[in-house]
Amino acid sequence: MPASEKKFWLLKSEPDCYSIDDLQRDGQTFWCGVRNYQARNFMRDHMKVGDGVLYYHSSVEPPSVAGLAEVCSEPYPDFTALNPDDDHFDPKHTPDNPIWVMVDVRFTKKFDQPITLAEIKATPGLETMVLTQRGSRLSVQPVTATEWEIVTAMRE
DNA sequence: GCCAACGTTGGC
DNA sequence: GCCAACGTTGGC
Repeated sequence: MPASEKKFWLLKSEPDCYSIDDLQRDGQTFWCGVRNYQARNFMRDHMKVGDGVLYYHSSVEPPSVAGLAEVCSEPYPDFTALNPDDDHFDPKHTPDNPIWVMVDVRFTKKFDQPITLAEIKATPGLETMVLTQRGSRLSVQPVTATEWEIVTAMRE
C-alpha cells in the first residue's frame, strides 16, 4: 500500500485483560469489545489492513506504550456483542444490524523498555497527541504520522 | 482508593 | 431536545 494511505492508531488495553505478552504469544488477536461510538467510528470508517498500532497498557503502573502491532483485517461485526454470556453483549446488535465492529491485530514488537506516559508527555512534538489530552479516555485513538515517527524513534 | 472527566441514559 | 443522574475510565 502507498505510504500515504497508511494510518496509525493507539489501542489501549488493560494488561490484566490482554497484554502485549499475550499478543506476542498468540501472534494475532481479535480487537473486540469496543463499545464507544467514537472509537467504533475510527475503526469502522478509517482502519485499514497494514495500519500501524501503538499498543498501550492502561490502568497499570506505569501506563505505557508496551510495543507495536499492525491491523491485519478489515473491520467486521464484533461477534462478542451477540453472546448474552459475554461481558460485551449488546441486545441492540444483531447479525442483520450490527452496531459494533472489530479488527484483527497482529503482533509486531515488544519494547524492552515500555515508553511511559510520563515520557511521552515530556517529549517535544507529542504535546497534542490525543493520549496526552486531559480526560482522554478513548480506547481507540488516531495517531499522526509525525507522532508515530517520534514515538517509535524513542526506542530505536 | 479517589475523583475528574466524559459518555450514556431516561424523564420530562 | 434538554439536562440531571448515573456509570465508567484511568491517571494519580
